[in-house]
Formats: sequence, structure tokens, C-alpha cells
Amino acid sequence: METSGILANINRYVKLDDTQQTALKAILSSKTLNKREFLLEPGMICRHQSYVVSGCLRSFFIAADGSEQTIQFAIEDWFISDFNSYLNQAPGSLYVEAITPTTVLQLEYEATEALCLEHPIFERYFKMTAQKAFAFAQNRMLSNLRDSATERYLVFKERYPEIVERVPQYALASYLGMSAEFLSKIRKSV
Amino acid sequence: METSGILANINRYVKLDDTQQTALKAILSSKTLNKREFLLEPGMICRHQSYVVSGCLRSFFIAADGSEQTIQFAIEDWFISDFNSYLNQAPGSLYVEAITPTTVLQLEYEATEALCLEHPIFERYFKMTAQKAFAFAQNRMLSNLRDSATERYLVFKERYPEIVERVPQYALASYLGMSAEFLSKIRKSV
DNA sequence: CGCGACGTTGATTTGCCTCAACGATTGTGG
DNA sequence: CCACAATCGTTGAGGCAAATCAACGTCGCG
Repeated sequence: METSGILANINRYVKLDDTQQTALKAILSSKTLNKREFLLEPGMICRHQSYVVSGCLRSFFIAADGSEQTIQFAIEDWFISDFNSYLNQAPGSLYVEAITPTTVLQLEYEATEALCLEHPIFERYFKMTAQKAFAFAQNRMLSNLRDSATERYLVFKERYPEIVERVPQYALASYLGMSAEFLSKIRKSV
Repeated sequence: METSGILANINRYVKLDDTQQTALKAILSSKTLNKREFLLEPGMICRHQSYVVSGCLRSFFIAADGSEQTIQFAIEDWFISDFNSYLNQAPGSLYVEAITPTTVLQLEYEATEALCLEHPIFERYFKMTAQKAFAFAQNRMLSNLRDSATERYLVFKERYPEIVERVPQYALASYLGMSAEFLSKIRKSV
């Protein structure tokens, strides 16, 4: 199992000693997905947070009018889950789908909580990542309130060029909060 | 200094013993604000997270076109700050303004970090609150992407009726991502 | 090859914004 | 305690960004 990526990720926030690294590795499990395969579907309890070793996924849900709304993309070195469902260990409302063939490392909820209680340094790590995720979500929200569709696309493309290239256009459009047709027109005009 | 509210808040997530409660109280400071007074202005480094003992505040920024964008409201038992600025201890871009006369308890950044290192239970508490805040921000974002202006208003009013009653309408409109005039028309039509 | 998934393009519609003018309410100095 | 300014909210006219609808390309894959 290839764990160097996730260890490097964590070590960007906190320094793990050997005991802590071993304890972490002990609860990691690996999973591979084919293109279009679901890691999670609505109604399921999200038991894991998944770290992307290779590949590309997205989370989305089906709105009342039948349209898809993309919540998040995840490529190498990102985490993905139905976070609401994971946090409360309650049935969720999201799909998590592999856009390309994908390998993830999974952290199971109970085992992760136990790891945090045993080694508070992981509490600290997850605090830092949650705070960063919150700041990110707040920025995205602002961008949605403030910017035009064209600006949102250009900002996203500037910041995440590889995601723009790797995901279907209709998924990107729903992430950016616009119709697929309009994104097509934006791309033509810029 | 009235600390029972913030202690009760924390005890909803974790159980503090006497030593931990004392350590927390030692770093709390109190502050009062008049109506329209600023707790924070753009360019300042946000040194504190503020817990609202009484009153009502909002955070907002001035967009490129000169319009105000409200990020967050805070009433009794909520926290408020320029979280991006607080997290990175870098100059921020938000105003935090008292809507009514307000009293807050403040947690200073360095002291809070030290408290977390000394007592990992606070690491756990801030992890949980950050995760909850992230889930909340994600839900708000979805609501903005998916729902019409009228639906956003009705959902917000249903969930936070007291905030709707306590804040100026132009501030609520900018929080919900619509013009003040349009919110006025929505209110008339429902 | 042909079918299904994805993207493009144009015509039309609409939700919401902008601008402008006018009430209502609150606060403040004379 | 009144006058009159600010501040905040309301209403209507007109305009625009983006949605919707419909039809048609295009590409990869069974």
C-alpha cells in the first residue's frame, strides 16, 4: 500500500513520530474504482474519508428538479467524502463518483476518532484541515455571490487548470453554478 | 466576567475538568461595543475569535463595485471573526461591525494555540467546531447555487427567524446574495 | 457502423439588477 | 420638543445576464 503521499500531506501540517505513523498506517485501507463507479450513494452512511492516491472523483447530488449539482472535485492528494454524513454518521444525500479509474486510501470514522483520542496530534491535524476547508468554502461562497459566471470560470481555471482539463464540462458547469450551455458559450468567447 | 455561556457552549462538545476551565478563563477577555462600532476593519490582522455574550454583529466586505457583501451574522452564543485573517495571522479584508450594542468574550490567537498544545481537549473542541462550520458553509453554498432568491429567503427565515428580525434588511439581502430592493419585493409577495 | 454521451449553437424567456423617486422611521442639534 | 437630516425601506420602469428549449455536431466505444 502506497502511503508516502498521505504521510507527506499530514507532515505538511504536523510532525508525526514513528509510533504515530505506524498507528495511522494501521487504520488505512485501500480501494480502487473503475470509471463511473460510485464510492458512495445517497442514503448510505459515509463511513470513510478518502484520500486520493491517483485518479479523479467528484461528489454531487440530484436536486429537486432532477439536475445534478457538483459539490467538490478531488484529484491526487485531496480528500473527499460526504462530509455532513461522515461527521454525524447519518445517512447522506451525495453521490461520490470516480470520473476516471481511481485509487483511494480510506480512514474509517470510528478508527479515526480512536486514533485522535490516542494521539492528539491527529486531533490537531484534523483541526487544521477542517479550518482550512472552512476558509476555502467561505471563499467559494463569496465568489459565487460576488462574481459573474465568466469571472467564476476564469478564476477557477487560473487556480485549478488541471481539474478543468480532467472533468466533464457539465460537471464543471454545475460546480460553478451555471448551465452547461452557458459554460460552453463562455469558453468560446474568451 | 460572565463566562457561563461560553463554558456551556464548549461543554456541548467536550467535557472540561476544573483545571481546563480555569486555563480557559485565564485567557478570555471581555469587550463591549456600541451600535455601528467596528470590532475589526480591513487591513488589520484578526487577533481574536469573539464569542457573543449579548448583542448582534455582522462581518462584511466592500466589493470592487463598492457594494457591501455580508459574510456572517452573529448573535448570542455564536463566534465571529475574519477567519481567514485569524487562521493565517495575516491582514484581512473584512469589517466586523456591531449591529446593536454588543458584549463579546475574546480568545487571542497565540494564547489559544498555547492552550490547545497544553490541553489537547481544546484541539478537539476546535476541530469539532471547525468541522461543523465547514459543513454549514457547504450547505449555504449549495443553497446559493441551487435555490432561487425567494427560496433562499424563506429557508433562512424558517431557520433563523430571530436574525431576520434583528438585522437591517440591506444586510440580510447582501447575505442572501440579492439586492435590497428585490428582498423588499419578495417580502411583499409572500 | 451506429448508438449514446457529451458538447455547441441559436432563439426565446425570465429572474433579478439597476436606477430613480418617493415614504417611513430614527436620531440629533437648536 | 420640534425640525430636518440621515438612514432605511418601498415601489415602479427598464435592462441585462443567464436559463431554458431545441436542434444539430462530434467523438468514443460496444
